[in-house]
Amino acid sequence: MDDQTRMMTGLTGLGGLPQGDVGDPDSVRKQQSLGQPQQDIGDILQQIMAITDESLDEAQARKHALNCHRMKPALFSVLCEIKEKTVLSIRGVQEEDPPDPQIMRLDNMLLAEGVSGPEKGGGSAAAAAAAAAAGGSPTDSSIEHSDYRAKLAQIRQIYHSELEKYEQACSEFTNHVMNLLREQSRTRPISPKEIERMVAIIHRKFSSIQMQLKQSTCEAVMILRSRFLDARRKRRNFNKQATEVLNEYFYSHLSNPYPSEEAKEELAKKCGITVSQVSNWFGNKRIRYKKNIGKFQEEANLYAVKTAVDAANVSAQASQANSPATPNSGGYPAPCYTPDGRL
DNA sequence: AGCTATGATTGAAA
DNA sequence: TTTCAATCATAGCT
Repeated sequence: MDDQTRMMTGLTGLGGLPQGDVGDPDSVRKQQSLGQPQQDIGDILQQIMAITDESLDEAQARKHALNCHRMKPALFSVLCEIKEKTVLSIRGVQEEDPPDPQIMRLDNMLLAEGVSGPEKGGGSAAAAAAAAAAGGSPTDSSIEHSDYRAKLAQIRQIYHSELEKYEQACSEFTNHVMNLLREQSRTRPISPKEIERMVAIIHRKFSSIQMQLKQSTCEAVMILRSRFLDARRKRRNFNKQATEVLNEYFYSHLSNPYPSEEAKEELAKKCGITVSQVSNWFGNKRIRYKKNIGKFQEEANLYAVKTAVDAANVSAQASQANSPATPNSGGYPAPCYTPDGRL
């Protein structure tokens, strides 16, 4: 800088124009007519270089004077061009970064969990689905359901308010920087492209903050979800009446203990449990029965007698001869039992 | 505390 | 998708 200054001073042989002259068209015209464009540019450059050595007031005045100089636009655009070709071409490499896959993942998850996206719909749908999968007695699941939904709504609210804050801060900061750069672009070579680039840099910085927000929101949802899933583990045994209904169906359909979808729905309704719980129960029952028929024989006999008695009652009431209640043909082996219900 | 019963989950198979 | 088989984790009993 010192060398440059000295060099330019040497070239022009001038220490700078009097302030009043710089912006004065007349003096410029005078100089122009003298045929000293080289010296003119040298002057300006020299003044720019020397500006930092001046007092604040002087520098301000000089700045203003230079801004009004007729050579300014031309010089400015040349400097912009030079800058564009040197500094910016290096940075140009990381231009146009593709949407962060991490952010996309987080976005998708937040959307799926109903944190982002449509206001109530997604959230309650997700919670409902989770609750449906959870099962449990209707009261339990609805309690957990509303609990889950409330917590999720809380997370959603925090997330949105934080996101709003973030967006506000981002746009405020961007505006601030843009204004600053625009302001500065009057005195130093800043091209609109460079401003754009700066905005992109700011947005990238802010997007990392956004990612943190999204990440911690995801974590919160995951924790909530795992707690919710843990709660599902805290099972309750089905009540006696429900177990009875299920066992009755099972043992009276021992030859083919695979209730149809409709039958499952009906059983679910009767027992006050979900269809998937009915499916679970039958899945467990089939496998456990098959594994140890002996253990279940007593139970089987009990229900066989029970259904036989029921059937008898029904047929007596209808005064009609109905088909036997236990169609044990194929499927799972039926227990052997005597009419008195013993082996 | 230890044991069994039982509802739920998971991964493979059909 | 449904079912099977193994397994988990808790309930509930002794």
